[in-house]
Amino acid sequence: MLDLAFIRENPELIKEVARRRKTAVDVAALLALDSDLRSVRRQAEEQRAEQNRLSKAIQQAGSDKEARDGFIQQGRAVAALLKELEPRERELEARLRELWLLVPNIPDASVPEGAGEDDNVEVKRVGAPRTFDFEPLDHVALMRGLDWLDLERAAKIAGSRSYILKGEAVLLDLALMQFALSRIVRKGFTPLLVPAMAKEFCFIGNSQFPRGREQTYSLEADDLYLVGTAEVSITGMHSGEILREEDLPVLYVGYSPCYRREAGTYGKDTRGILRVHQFEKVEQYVICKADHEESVQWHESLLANAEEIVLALELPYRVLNICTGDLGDAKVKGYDIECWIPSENRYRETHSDSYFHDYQARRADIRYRDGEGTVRYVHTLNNTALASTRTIIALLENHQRADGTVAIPEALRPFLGGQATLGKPWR
RNA sequence: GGAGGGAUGGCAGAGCGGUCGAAUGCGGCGGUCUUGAAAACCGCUAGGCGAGAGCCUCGUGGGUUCGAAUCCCACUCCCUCCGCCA
Repeated sequence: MLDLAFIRENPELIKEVARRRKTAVDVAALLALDSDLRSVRRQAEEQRAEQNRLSKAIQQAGSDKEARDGFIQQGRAVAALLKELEPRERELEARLRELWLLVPNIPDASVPEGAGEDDNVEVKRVGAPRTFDFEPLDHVALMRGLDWLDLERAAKIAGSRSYILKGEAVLLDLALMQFALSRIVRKGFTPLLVPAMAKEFCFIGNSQFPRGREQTYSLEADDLYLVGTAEVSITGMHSGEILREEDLPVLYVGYSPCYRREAGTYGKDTRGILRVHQFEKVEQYVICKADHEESVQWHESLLANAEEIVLALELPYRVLNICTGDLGDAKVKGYDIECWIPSENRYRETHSDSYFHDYQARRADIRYRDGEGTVRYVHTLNNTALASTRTIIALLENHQRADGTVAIPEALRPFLGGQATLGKPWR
């Protein structure tokens, strides 16, 4: 969230930003609540001050019963007033917070203007899509031929957008996780295996809630939700803490299963495992000082880390600078990496690299004490290192051979017992 | 699932109706002494709102009371024991 004082002083800027980001927020109502709250709070504070004065007077009255009883009578009156003011104060606070959580972050000047995903700007394109001297298959046909995928029985178990990986596909999946994890760990990131279930505050802190609530699975009996990314759990980790400046930056690489309801995507990407309810992901996460330049540097280096992974997997890709209309509310700026998917003859998103300045830190209350002893909100960033299903699609489709087997890029082989090929010829 | 115990500042830990935003120790910062360092000694050291006076915060939310860290209720989390279990 943004600093309330900043919103108060820049209401027109907030409205403008909301418009550019195609997001609805009632700034006027928010400011009205803010002013009501301040007024009620002032009244309540006056009464509390009076209550404190009377409380001291009662003590000092000692055995002077008459004076004492007089103060107690006054105290009762003050308490009655507060009994009216305080619930109003709490209610206004809650309503204000509700609107406040909907105020989006301010995009960086380098974020392109645009209405939606078609306006994202391609920053670079790396590697040429392969030309096949045979008829390439899509990942579903390929995996079926190899007996690596069972969508029908998965649907029987868990409904649509489920899948069963089978045989060497499972080994490939796990190898990819290990591969990504080990490469990021090598860069000094601390690996984490975090809970895939988290409490509500983690989702609010991360900005998944309140918008996007319907994209999250909830476990109502236990007041928990399934995370759509390890990012949610990692944001929760340091919530409410004041970190030491010398411990920054904190570099994490988290591994977790990811759960997504994909509500409202009926009919979209229905074939295969591109858009599924569950996958695994290795996620990069950075907590750094409240410094724009440093955030930008980390944003670029998280992108570079992800690119190295994609390059090592020998996948053609491009990088997009996400436009205002397509950028998540919490982000200052975001890059997506899209890998080439031969069967679709286009690039599809596999990575998402974001920085937030202190937007998440304010929501999750993550701070640090700087050199002067001042307590500040940290900056947070994250980027995918590798997401299982989409990377499997890209890998299989791009590296398939005419006989239906798949060539394994050299960098991945150590994680597959040195094998250069996966699958038995079947075409 | 059953039975107990607990949650206080960066950490440890006292306080159990008013003089408590809170003893003490450790840690941190500054100083004295010293060629320098250590030791010793002295001082400072929670966060938030507010221009300020002031207000709020002792796990969270309610309640009792003129007044709650302290009493009552609910919830969350942690620990110990029993049961179950990968």
